[in-house]
Amino acid sequence: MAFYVTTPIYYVNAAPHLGHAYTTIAADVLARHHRQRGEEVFFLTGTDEHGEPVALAAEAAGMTPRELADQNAERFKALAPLLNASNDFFIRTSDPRHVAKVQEILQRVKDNGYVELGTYEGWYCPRCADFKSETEIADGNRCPIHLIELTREQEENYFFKLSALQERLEQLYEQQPQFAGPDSRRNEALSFIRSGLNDVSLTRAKLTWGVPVPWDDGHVFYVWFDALLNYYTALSFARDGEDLTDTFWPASVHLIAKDILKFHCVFWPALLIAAGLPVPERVFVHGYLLMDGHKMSKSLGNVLDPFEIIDQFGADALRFYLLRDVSFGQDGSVSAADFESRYESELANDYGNLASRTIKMVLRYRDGAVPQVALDETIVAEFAGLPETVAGQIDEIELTAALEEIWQRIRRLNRYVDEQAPWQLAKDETKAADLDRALATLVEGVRAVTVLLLPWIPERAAQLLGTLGASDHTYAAATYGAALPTTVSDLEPLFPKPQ
RNA sequence: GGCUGGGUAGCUCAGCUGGUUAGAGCGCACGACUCAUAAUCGUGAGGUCGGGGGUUCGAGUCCCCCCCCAGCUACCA
Repeated sequence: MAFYVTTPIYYVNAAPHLGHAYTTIAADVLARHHRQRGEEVFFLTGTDEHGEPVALAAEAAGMTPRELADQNAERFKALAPLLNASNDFFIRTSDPRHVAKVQEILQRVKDNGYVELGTYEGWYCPRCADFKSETEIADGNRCPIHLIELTREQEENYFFKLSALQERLEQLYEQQPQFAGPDSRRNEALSFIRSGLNDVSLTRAKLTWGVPVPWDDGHVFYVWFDALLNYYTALSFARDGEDLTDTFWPASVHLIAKDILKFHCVFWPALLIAAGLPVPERVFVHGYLLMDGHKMSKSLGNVLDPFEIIDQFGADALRFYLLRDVSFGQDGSVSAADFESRYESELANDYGNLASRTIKMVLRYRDGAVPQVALDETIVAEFAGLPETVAGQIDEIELTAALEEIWQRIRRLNRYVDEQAPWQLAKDETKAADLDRALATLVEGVRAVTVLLLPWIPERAAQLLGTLGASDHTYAAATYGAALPTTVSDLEPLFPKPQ
């Protein structure tokens, strides 16, 4: 089994922020989980470097586009290890190998008859430096933003015949219902398709910072087409001397945020169909992280700084919080106060403290030797099927639901401690067997749950498993009762509280 | 305007194809315990499930109308 997951490639014109971190973390959870299952995984992220905004920003900064791209790409490249993201490659669209592959594929799109020279004519707002569609023009033929009168402008460029693919796209959505998710996003994309597709510009004539059009050296490709193709081109050169395309294409999941839905759910499959290539299995659209119900913005000063959190609490805490607090796929609010509350009550109190109390009891009552006895049937029953349930949820990209499923067992184990009251059993020699069973049941519970948590909190989970001498991190080991540890060693608080 | 979602306890949200007294976490109040990162566990208060009609033996869950919020309505990436 091969599993190929991608993040969008991030546009180098901006600095990395929480939104980038969010998508990368989610993709990493998927990648790590599928590796646990023993699948062959490829996880791709990278940077999108062409296009007018970069060219303009470079000019303003007195540098070449390439210099600017080189400089900013480094900042995104540095983000992944900081988040503990296990990406297998980092693609840059300015890579000559990407450029060559893009030219090859788009040439094929043209050879297949999906490109034609045309004139784009439309109402143009000089202030926006952009054409306006008929539907967004304000009364009096004015720009809806600047309220100035629009002028009629023309530009010659090559068009991608998207309109010719409308039927094929509708078929795709019908035959492959999972193609776009969640359902609300699927509906959105499908209704867009059904409302009628127009041809779109494939090239730009005035710009030079882009992939040159092989059949006309006066044009470069419109940056979106060059960017989308990264998912495909990367496979051909990510590993030296090897072409991974046959192994990993089509991609299993493209993770994106909702602002780029149209490109990924409509243009992208259309382009692949036009090129005669298989379309991805799935595009999953996640929501926005909001602060106080508003989109985060620097000017409002309501930014949750991922770097600050990692610095203070570690990457695991950030990873956990973002996927725990906001139902993955929906918009949701985040805040520093929420973060601290989740960190303390769930990571420190529920989970970290469960590990502490369990280990300390084994040390205190059994000198660190885990009794090798039968596990409590009640807990066995309540853990039955858990790995399968979690895997099923992850297959549906329900990352928050999966985490909740696991967390219910963590709460259950804390309840079990109180039910059994091992400190009472320890006072009575005749209850030794009961104490043995309770301790073994708890240690195994902590272990099993921690194996499941590895994708979310890879660092601390691995640390805890080390303390339990549990070296098997595969998904088979997530089954309760699969590998009762024999000894435990002392553990510093996994998630220490601040101050 | 059209389309797609959403409006459920103080807060954040679960509630699949309609079915017993509407759930969870957090917060709050009270209590229990002491193994543990003063952590944990129990009990309780708190909701006319946006509003109004309708279908049904029965609706948060289906239909109609209305109100409010968000996103999309194409070439900014």
